[in-house]
Amino acid sequence: MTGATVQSCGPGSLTAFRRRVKRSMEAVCRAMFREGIHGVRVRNERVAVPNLVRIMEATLAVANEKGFAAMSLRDLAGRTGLSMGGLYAYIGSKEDLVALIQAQGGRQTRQVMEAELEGVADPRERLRTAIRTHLYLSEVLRPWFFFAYMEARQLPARLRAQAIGMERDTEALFAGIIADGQRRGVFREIDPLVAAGFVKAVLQDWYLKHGKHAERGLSVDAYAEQVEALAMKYLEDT
Amino acid sequence: MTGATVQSCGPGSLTAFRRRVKRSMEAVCRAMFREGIHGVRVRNERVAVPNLVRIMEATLAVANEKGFAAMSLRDLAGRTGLSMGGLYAYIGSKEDLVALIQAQGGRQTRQVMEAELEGVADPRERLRTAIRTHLYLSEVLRPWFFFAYMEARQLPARLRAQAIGMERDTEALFAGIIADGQRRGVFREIDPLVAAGFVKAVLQDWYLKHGKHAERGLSVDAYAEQVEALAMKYLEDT
DNA sequence: GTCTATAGCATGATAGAC
DNA sequence: GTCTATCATGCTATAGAC
Repeated sequence: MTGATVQSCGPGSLTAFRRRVKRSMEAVCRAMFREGIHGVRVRNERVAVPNLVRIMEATLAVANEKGFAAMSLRDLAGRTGLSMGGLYAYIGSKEDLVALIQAQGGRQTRQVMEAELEGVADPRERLRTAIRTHLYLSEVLRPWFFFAYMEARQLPARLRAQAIGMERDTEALFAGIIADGQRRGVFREIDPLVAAGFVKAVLQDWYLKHGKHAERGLSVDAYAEQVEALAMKYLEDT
Repeated sequence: MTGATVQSCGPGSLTAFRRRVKRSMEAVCRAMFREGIHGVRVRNERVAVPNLVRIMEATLAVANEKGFAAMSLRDLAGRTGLSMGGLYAYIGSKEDLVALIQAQGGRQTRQVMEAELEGVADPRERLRTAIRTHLYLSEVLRPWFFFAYMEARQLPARLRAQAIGMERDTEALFAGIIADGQRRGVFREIDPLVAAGFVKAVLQDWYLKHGKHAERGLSVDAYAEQVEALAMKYLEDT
């Protein structure tokens, strides 16, 4: 939080945003590898990190299409160019894969949301920034968001709880912005949690029903504007 | 469409609604059995229909919890009190189960929505009725709605297309109501499909995130009121 | 109409060569 | 660090007794 930083509002253009996110992805993967909490047995970082990235990307791709339970590790090995044995040098079990992926996306999401919101004080602007950033994030990391949403219920208790926690945090972020706006007399008095739930539901629709929106030729930016309009109409005191 | 019928607006109380739906469920199952399109090999209707209902309910219960792909037919046989062999007298394959369930819920949903909307002409009232009826339906048939949403992507092409078609029909229903309201000058001029998509997203949140709403002690009726308020705020010309 | 028993296969995971 | 070969298990589906 450097008070001197000049902050422009909102995440800027999607392409610039995408570049930033992609760069931060590798950094997060490298950090996770170095922490060693995920028990990767390959020691050489120059070999391990790119392979980890490919394994995670392939997992997301296959799981998005046919579901994580229906994805076989042979499938996965084939897609990554590894053999079954090779694959098992990176994970201890199929379940480990989920933990790895969940941690990676969770970290990145939190980092990006915090970074983009930092220094934005006005409630209306803050809400708009949160909406747009979340939409951009879920556009760039769509496979991850889709995975986190769709597979959560089938996970072992610990990981499911973690997934639910991340969702609740996002909802709490929006509820906080709304409550703050109410205190300042900018938004009308309605239950902030219900309002945040509505916002989150339409945000999730963007990545859960990607096919539909693509078919209709709706861009993220166009959708973002519509969601912002909805939120303002609903929240503003008229 | 009997013009003489006296129509009260909205689906009435949830408990009465629940009774009506449960009664119509057996009727739909019996009809499907008699049509014989699903290849059930048991001929005695008094035996077959109750068993079919139990098989479908058990499938929905297990699939909601751990996912359809992870549900084994041994699981299912155990829950229904049938053996593996007995189960296979009712279905030809695991996939058949999905077709059966999808058809049953789809028919019932269509029937109920049409029945409740019949005779309601005012766009505002029509929208409110559609919202409330859909929420009531997804509350009473929650396992089916959850299943239809969550398992769609993993299904074989034909069934997936059918699931997507049903979703699109629901969205088109709402879009039609909204467009009608616009023609009559009741609603403001925005893309009816986008607006319908928003409404559908918050309606789906009710059954997709049931745990969250239950935790907060939010009732269907309370949620319905909030959604109606959101829709009106967003659509009304002010 | 329902059961038990089993065929046939794909899966997650590991051992050991290189 | 990665591969091939293999194990044990659990699955869908069917055959045939009752």
